Amino acid sequence: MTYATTQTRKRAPSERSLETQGRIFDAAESVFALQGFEGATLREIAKKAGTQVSLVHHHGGSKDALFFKVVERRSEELSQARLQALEDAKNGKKATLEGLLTAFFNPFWERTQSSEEWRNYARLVAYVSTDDRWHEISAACFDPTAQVFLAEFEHVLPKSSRHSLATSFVFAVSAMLALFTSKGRIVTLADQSSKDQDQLASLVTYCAAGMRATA
Amino acid sequence: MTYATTQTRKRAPSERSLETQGRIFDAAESVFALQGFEGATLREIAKKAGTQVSLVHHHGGSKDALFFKVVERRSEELSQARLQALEDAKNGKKATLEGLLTAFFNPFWERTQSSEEWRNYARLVAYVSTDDRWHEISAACFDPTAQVFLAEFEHVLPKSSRHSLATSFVFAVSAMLALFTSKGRIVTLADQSSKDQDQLASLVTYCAAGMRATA
DNA sequence: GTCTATATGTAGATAGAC
DNA sequence: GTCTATCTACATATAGAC
Repeated sequence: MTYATTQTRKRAPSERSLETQGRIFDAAESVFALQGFEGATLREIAKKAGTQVSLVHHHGGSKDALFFKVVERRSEELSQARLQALEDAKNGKKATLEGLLTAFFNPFWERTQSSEEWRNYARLVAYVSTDDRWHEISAACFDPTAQVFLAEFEHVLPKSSRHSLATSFVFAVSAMLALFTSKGRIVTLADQSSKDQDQLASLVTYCAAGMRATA
Repeated sequence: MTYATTQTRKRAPSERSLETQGRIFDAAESVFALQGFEGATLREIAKKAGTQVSLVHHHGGSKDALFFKVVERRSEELSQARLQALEDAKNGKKATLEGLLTAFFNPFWERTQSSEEWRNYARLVAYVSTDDRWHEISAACFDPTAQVFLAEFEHVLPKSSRHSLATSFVFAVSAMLALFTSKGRIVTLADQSSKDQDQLASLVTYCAAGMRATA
């Protein structure tokens, strides 16, 4: 599978075109997140966007290419926000483990708290991350930033091997994604409706303790 | 969606029939695990099992029913093994947190280490667990045992609220499933091929520390 | 129980008018 | 860029011979 997304453009797209493209991408994001790749249909995406199937093809290309573009679309903003949060956390002095984890989690977390679209995107990222078929995509969109944070973890926990840090980091990412995908499961198991305040703080505490213990 | 799996049987199935059914279920398990529900086709399942599409229908019913049966098939063995391991861990005296986590993780882990089929099943469980669409299935197959373990965690960490324990437990399950689905990602991030010995021990240490820290 | 043949629906993709 | 109409392929599911 190849995911070519660039093409020579004859001219700048019109405003209406960009607006349509945005609606199509938002609709695709939502449908892919809820139904998976094969479960999604271009017809459903077109209907949700209020356009036609042929327009989905026009703006997104093949179904494969559309999927890649949708995953890629918000990943750049997310990566930059994470790297900026990392800089803020260090700010001259040495960052703490909790500070590093917060810098990694919070940019994603705060966006999902205030935006339905980012919640859809989070579900999509969880879907991509747990399936080897999309390894190529997640490697392209998320691994570079992950490598930067891994290097920081090495500074804070110098006794850890890189392999054990990578393992801990994967545990941390999977726990974060579980917050997006398993909110219902937590409530069911807890057998009560409870305020989910400070979930991010719990996640940071949990992962920091786990990383120190396995160091 | 309804998942009726029982029907009045006229007579005991022949040995050949059971053998065919086993091949079909194994094939379905593998294809569902690797392609997801919609990505799987009955044709591919039939081909892998060396039979015909109509036989897949005959033994599995509709695609929905087949999926449910495949998830359900090994869940009973897994639940019983977990509950037995729990009894062994307690064995009169009070179990430790690490002992409880090991009792929960190890029956699944040891099966995946020695069986390709259980590795497929583990991927399938990860797929079901991270998708709200299959909440009904995972609730039926896995929540009862999870509740038993949650009650044990309450004894060991009496200061924790049930909600924070449920959250910690979901983190733990997601980390366990990440071991099944993200082995490649760990290796990529670690940038080296490393022996993955004691991964189970690392998981237990990580989760126990996380649970104590958030208690 | 097992197989061949087929019914019926819908998927992704494109051609061509405007 | 947008829309209608349509091509082609393959999906699930079943009917019926053996």
